Amino acid sequence: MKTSFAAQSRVHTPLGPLTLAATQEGLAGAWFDGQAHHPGVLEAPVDGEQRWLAQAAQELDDYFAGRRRSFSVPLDPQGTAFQASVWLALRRIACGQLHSYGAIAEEIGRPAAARAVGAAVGRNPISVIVPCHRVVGRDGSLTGYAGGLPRKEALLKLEGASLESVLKSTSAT
Amino acid sequence: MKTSFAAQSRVHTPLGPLTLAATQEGLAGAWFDGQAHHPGVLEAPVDGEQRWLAQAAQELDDYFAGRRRSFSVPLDPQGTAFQASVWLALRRIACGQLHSYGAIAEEIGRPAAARAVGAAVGRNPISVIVPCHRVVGRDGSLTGYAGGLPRKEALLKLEGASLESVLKSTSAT
DNA sequence: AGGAACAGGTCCGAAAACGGCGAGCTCCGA
DNA sequence: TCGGAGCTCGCCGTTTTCGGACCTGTTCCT
Repeated sequence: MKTSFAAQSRVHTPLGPLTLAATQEGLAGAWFDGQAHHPGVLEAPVDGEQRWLAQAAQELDDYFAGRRRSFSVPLDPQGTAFQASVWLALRRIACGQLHSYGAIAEEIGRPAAARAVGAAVGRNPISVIVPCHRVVGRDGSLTGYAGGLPRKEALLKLEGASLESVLKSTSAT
Repeated sequence: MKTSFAAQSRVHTPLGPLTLAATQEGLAGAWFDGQAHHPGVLEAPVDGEQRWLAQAAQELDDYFAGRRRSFSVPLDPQGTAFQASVWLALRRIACGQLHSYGAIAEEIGRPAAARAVGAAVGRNPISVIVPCHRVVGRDGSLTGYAGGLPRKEALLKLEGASLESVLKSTSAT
């Protein structure tokens, strides 16, 4: 079952172009070209003026320019109840912070579902804005990223999270 | 109840000899030797000069030589109302085209009777001329042919339908 | 008369495969 | 003896695959 969107647009970032999609309710998708789980060609009309698309484009611009560290555009990602709870947890991770998959699992009340969390994180439809890049393995390894590990690393570096905190949390245990 | 014919004859094709049978009204049968549902030995007198038999022989000759892509000899197949509607639907499939059993079922207004259509197609008494070989499974599989699958494949190849359109429909999904 | 067998196709539920994990273990080299 | 790099195995939601059940007209076999 394919969900349909109200509008779509394209924005350009230092990490490559993004395809944005929105419903009437809010931003619903942001995908890098050729990333994993890319929805493919969208039916929705191209309209960069659409309310949420315009706002998202602006905020992304500010984010990559270092003028913004959190997003306020309304989001409306499409997914199962479990995925929704995971994506919601992702949004609570502050810029520059890192969480592990297991930690997310605990937060949503499914302590043993770390692996399922990994799957859900991988399906995050709104790259960058829903910060799935801030989730790493408990031992600090980057493990994976739908847009490619180089982008994940670049995003974390941009946010100043750096691998230091990773090393910290690892050695701190 | 065996229907009796006015005349019968034999013709030779690249796919083997055919037994033809005709009533006063038109061509009534065309069977490959040993095919499924073959009527067996016919009582009708052998008469290759009979009007419809002669025309059919000529048209078959042209067809296998690549000079003809549709038949105009009058037909008079013997069967039930349901079978008649199926065979009529078959005649509407253009040379080189492929339909599925389910599609035929919808065309004759019995969407759920795909399987019954299969049975009726299998009983088609006029091979080649009533193009039962142009019907395949929805997934593109050849499924069956009273004259043997090799003949079905050969006929489709001759018509240029080729398995391309089949592969298309399969991979397109 | 009654029932099984067909040149198919759709639907639904069960079962298995598949991951952006993580804990526990072995094994090997300082 | 300690630390760390690998390996194995259990965890869990989602996706894919697979196997029946049902539908339908006709013929053939009891």
